[in-house]
Amino acid sequence: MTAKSMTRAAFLVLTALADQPRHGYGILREVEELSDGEVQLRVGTLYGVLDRLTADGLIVLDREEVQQGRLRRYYRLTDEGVAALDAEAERMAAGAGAAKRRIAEGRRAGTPARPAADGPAGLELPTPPGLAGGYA
Amino acid sequence: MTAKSMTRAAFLVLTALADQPRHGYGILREVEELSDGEVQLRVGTLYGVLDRLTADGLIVLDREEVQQGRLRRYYRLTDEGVAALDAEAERMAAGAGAAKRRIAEGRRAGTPARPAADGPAGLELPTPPGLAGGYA
DNA sequence: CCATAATATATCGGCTGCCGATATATATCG
DNA sequence: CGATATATATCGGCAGCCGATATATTATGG
Repeated sequence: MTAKSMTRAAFLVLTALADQPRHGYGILREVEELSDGEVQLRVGTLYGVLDRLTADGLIVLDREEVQQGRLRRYYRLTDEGVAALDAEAERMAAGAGAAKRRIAEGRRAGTPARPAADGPAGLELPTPPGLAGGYA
Repeated sequence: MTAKSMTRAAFLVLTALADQPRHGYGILREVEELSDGEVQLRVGTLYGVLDRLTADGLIVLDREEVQQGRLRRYYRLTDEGVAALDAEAERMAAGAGAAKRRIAEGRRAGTPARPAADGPAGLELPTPPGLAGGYA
């Protein structure tokens, strides 16, 4: 049941839609604003993602409006979409935490990134079983 | 300056190497163990990633050993690799946090995810059936 | 008044990157 | 003796991201 991880672009779109329905161009702006300009979703990426997410039932077309002569096509998350986004966020947080923990472990065991060229080069003892760090 | 986000596979490899040098097959096992079997890095993915990370200077060949007739090629993170992993972990945590926050926001503003239709602002075309929901 | 930018949609070709399949070799276990 | 685990590596197919491009309307600035 553990759905496989979604793409980054899909994650960004779902995040942008998490608080309220938005139209394509609005999603683009929202993603950029949300990350303070650091992350940006490209126009060429957007529509393919929108189609895939719709096909997967994670988003649906909410409504269409004509604002000042321009068509706006609003999408919103389905319950499944919310669940998928939530699960992905969980996975990402777990992954980020695991990475941070292990970086700290590595620092403890030889700061200069050099595992201390001690013993005679050649055959080394098998690595001791590390204490589980756990992703989750 | 803001290095662009790395791929998921690259992130997994760097994480596996964060605490100590490991060889290819060991990375594979470590990734799986680390995520409790949920995430797994495929063999066909590994070597390409290893090459790319080496080319990018994020990892280096640490040493080679022959254990029981089998070659083991150990890789380790460079300082740059540690920094890149750390930055990526930060980005992921931020993204995960943003998603979580927004999901909560969406819940606050009308659980059924159905925004109310307004009158004057725009000409609406289709409005798919759904449960009525209060949203301003 | 016209050029440019912003808003808003969408498509397409190229390139990158992930994965399944496959190949090779040794050691161990039943 | 065959299956499994360890350990390396390559290749072709396919999915997905991105730059470029197209189209149309409105707002802004020179």
